[in-house]
Amino acid sequence: MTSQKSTVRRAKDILYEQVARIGKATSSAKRLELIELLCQGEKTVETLAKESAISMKLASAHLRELRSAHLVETERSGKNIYYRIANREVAEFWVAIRSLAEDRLVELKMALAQITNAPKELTPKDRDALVKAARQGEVIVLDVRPSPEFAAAHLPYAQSLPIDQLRLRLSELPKDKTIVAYCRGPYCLMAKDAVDLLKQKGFAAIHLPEGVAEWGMAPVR
Amino acid sequence: MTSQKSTVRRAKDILYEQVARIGKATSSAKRLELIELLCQGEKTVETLAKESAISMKLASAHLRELRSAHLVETERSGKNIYYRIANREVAEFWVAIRSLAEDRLVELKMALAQITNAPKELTPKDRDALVKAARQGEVIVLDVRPSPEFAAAHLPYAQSLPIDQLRLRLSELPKDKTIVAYCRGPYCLMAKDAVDLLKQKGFAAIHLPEGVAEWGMAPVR
DNA sequence: TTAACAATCTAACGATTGTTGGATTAATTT
DNA sequence: AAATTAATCCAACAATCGTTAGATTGTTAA
Repeated sequence: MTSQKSTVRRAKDILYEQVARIGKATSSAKRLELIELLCQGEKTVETLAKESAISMKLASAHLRELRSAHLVETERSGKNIYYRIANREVAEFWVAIRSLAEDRLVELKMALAQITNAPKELTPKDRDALVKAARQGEVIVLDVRPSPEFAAAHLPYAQSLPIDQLRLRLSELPKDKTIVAYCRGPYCLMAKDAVDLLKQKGFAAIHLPEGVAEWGMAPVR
Repeated sequence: MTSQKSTVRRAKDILYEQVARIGKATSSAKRLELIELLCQGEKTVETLAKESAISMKLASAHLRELRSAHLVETERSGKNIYYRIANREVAEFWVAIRSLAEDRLVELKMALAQITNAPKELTPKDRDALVKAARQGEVIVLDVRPSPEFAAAHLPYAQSLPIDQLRLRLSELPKDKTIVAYCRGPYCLMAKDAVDLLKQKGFAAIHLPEGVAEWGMAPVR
């Protein structure tokens, strides 16, 4: 079975392969952070390394990748080498990929709300997406209220882990998934405390300010 | 040395990591091709596999990745499962990443000209980019004219390999790099023939319709 | 000239991803 | 109920990528 590829097929392969170089360059969190930093203006490797909290060697390696995709350019000035984005289109692309991520990934939306320290309530569409993600096991939805309250009603696919048992049962939680904690609602601080503890212990945790009431799942008589 | 990460740092990591999911999803040539196919309308896995010339298993695996980044959605209809892009933003992103690739990567621009079968001359900016790529060894610029002509003048970083020796010396060329062949100019067919042979032998070759005259490097008395 | 500094290159490793074959699920047809 | 079809899941392997340590290249300052 000689796999004879047609000329057209071969040409197509080359084409998509080239576009994929841009995708590859933007497939690493650290490289994206470097791009964003460079969108603020040209910087040395040292500065970039410091601002993105990585070693200079690693920064250099990532910048090498970006340069091989022609997304950034360099210029030496004395002992330093200054990096800058190749042109305006690169900055526009950074905005585009970030926007798409915000549009498609609920987890990002929530993490964003978290970092701005003003966690917002989710739109109905966001809720759907969160439920979907929880069903597929992409995120862990954690109910940190006392067990009886969980038993009465809880968010879809949520698992119960009361705040006072959290410290003892940390090992039950995965470190590689985003944990979304919620409690009684935006005025209740249990979820916030839980998230603080989880973060301190190295988990990727975010705080959902809503509770069963806000989700229309409050138990009725 | 306990590497205590600050809360802000940790939150940032989550953010960029999420955006990188989109980058990862679009870092494979085959996944990009699948996205483009889906931009034309919903299709079954079988159709997608056929149209992108891969096995159904592989198509399924790639679609799984796309789905985990929420770029595509599925719906079962009888025996078939139909895939479609999640929303209009995904199609817009495909256009955006392709545009950026065309803007930044000369090789893509040239391959495109090649596939449309109307190889165009390069702008001065494109020439610069090609020279740069050749200098860095990213592409091989191949002069297929007779040796004496090469000796008289040739494009920057070009290597000589006369068309009548090409078949014998194929082993000197790398299979993992794009080979850009040129000859006397747009009316000369040596480079075209060379590219046809190279492609047939499994190389990634494209045809540059310009020669030393067009590049302003023609030898003078 | 030597020392110091900024950055890269090289080699190595472990982790992740791409790809394939074989078994499995789910819906349809016989 | 058995066979067929469409697609996925699982396990395995090879290929690629991320990361770090150690040596090296340019450039400036002493």
